[in-house]
Amino acid sequence: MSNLSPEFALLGLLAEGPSHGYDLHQRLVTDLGHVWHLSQSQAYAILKRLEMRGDVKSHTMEQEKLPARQKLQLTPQGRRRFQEWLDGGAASNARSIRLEFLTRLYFAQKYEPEKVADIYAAQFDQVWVSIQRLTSLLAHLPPEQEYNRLSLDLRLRQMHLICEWLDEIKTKFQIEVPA
Amino acid sequence: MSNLSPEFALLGLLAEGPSHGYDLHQRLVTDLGHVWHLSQSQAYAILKRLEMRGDVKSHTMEQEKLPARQKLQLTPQGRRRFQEWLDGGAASNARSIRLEFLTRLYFAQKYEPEKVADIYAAQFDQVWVSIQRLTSLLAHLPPEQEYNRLSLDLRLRQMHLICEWLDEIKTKFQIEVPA
DNA sequence: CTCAATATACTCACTCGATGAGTATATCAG
DNA sequence: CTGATATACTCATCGAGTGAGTATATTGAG
Repeated sequence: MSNLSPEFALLGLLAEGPSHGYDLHQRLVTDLGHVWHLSQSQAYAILKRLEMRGDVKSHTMEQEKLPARQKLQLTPQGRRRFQEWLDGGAASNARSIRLEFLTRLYFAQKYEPEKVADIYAAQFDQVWVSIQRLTSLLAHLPPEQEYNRLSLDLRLRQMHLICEWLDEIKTKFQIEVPA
Repeated sequence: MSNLSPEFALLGLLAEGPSHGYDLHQRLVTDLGHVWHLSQSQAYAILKRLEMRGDVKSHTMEQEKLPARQKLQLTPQGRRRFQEWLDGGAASNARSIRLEFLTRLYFAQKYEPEKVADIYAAQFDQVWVSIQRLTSLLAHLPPEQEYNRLSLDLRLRQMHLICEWLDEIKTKFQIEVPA
């Protein structure tokens, strides 16, 4: 379930309209290149998998001059998967929050700005759950486990840091959080 | 080069003396289970790869009752690789600092406590390099790249956080840092 | 004008990370 | 005596990620 590849980012770009591998990769790199690091070959690999799953279908387009393109478009199933991902569960560790939450925010802002507040709230809640989990783990950790303690301690601090970061995002995006 | 598997942790445990897969996995889980998350099958897979590389050699030991063990021991090459890793370059992103730096610290403390200060210093320097790199990237980022900015911004803050964390480690471990 | 760099467009082979289930026996506690 | 837990390892499969290769077109600098 946990998704640490830009699979849904690619689906999201396709949700804007049909396109092809080269272009999708380019757009992902320019818009979210410091979020996801995606090589061209990896982009093609993911798209191929999406096609095999039935989230995308392809159609060869010959061109006069340059090499043929595989025009890709979302299937209804693919669109549904993307929607479910966008509305669905928030990430729970530092890295995947950076990747997934920012990606959700990007697409929500683009396609359904009214959902931004919900996505934000879900992520904030999830961070609190993580903080509680880590705090409890730390509390029950035998004192001799020094390195495990240091690791958990850093993870907990990262979660607190993310709280601050989310708070500034709230301001920047003028998100109204419901009570 | 970048190592995000507990490959060297396993080599390190073997540096203490010959052992076998089941035991190595157990020890890694108890000592560093909140640093690395390693399934049993993944442990065996890594050990197999180390054997194929020639870092480890194995030797079947029949037992009276329980299933046979593959007794594993470091080859001179394996020992050299571990040493090079221990003395070598420090990690440069949040996750791999947590994983690799803590692992280096663990083994340095165990086998060569006099090296702890060097490892610490190398990591601290590397964090500063990362801070500079991220700061520069942020400074040159076109203003419209909102999501890339947020991502870099979080990464930069994480590096500052790691500085504080390292500072407390310095105190806890009573590390004397050379000028 | 020409030649090299860059852009368009995609493919392939390979290694490594990760999960989950399976196999088989031994011991121990209720 | 029976079922959970411990010992010890295997296998199949998937997905992440790299690096190189292929082939043509356009652009720009000397």
